[in-house]
Amino acid sequence: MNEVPEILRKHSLRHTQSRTDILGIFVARSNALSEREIESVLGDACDRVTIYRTLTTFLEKGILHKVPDNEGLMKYALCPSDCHSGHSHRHDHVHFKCTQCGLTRCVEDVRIPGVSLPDGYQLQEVSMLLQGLCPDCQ
Amino acid sequence: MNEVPEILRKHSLRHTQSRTDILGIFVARSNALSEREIESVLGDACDRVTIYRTLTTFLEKGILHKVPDNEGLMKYALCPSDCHSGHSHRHDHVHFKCTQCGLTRCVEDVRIPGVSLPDGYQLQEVSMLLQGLCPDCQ
DNA sequence: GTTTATGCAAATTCTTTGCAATACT
DNA sequence: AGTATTGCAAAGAATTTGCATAAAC
Repeated sequence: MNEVPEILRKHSLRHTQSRTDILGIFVARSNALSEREIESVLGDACDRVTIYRTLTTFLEKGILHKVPDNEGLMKYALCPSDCHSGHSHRHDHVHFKCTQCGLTRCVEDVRIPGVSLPDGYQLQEVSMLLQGLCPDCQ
Repeated sequence: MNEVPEILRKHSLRHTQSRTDILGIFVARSNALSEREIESVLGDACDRVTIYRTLTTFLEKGILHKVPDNEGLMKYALCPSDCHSGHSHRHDHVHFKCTQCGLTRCVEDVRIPGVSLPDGYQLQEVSMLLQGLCPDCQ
């Protein structure tokens, strides 16, 4: 059961080699990835520019979402709810970055708790990055 | 009551022009800043490289802390608790980025709520970025 | 007078853009 | 065939490093 072609079809995206490869990486692994990490997996199979453009396309289609990072790097991860169903985005899960192995993963079981802001603030989006040791590195 | 010299002295840092200027900006404003924003304030008064090195120094000394940003940019903000007292860091306040004016500010009144992670995770650090409209842009 | 910080040049890394060639439907 | 995607080259940001000069203590 390979979900990759299905995801591409659902979003009316042409089924190209690069998209298949890149999306395949995200499906296979369950953690957030930077362009650089994708590049190091694909090697010469795909140009760096294509990776950037593909990431942007997937972001626009709602296949991926941005994941905050405490370094200057931009990371991306699959939108779990969106990939399994068609309805609107929910990115209200926390992200955990392991300080040992460096991997950032979506912890989908843990919802971001609500916060109440002072008067005058109008909230649109929330993201939460936790850091520490992951189960594999303990 | 200018706190800048006092902060520098407390951290055994030489009292140079660049450090005074840069720290002055952070004290004057209460929002998070990127190197670029500091550069645009200081103009030619200070070299770009010096700004980067100064930011790094302030980070190491605990005068500044990193603020997550949903763009690829790295931002920095004063550590409020640390600057007013000597004890250990507490960055458990949320950061709010206005999608209109682009400013990121520390909302010190709002503490990051606790989260309970699944077994196997060991938490070391937490950060939370909220986005929406700030009081000034409503 | 030592030690530390700065400025300049230059190198690295990250990301985007233009355009011709190629692959998809 | 017609349109969207890719690759290459090149440009543009962001950030770091080396080394001689200058400033701080």
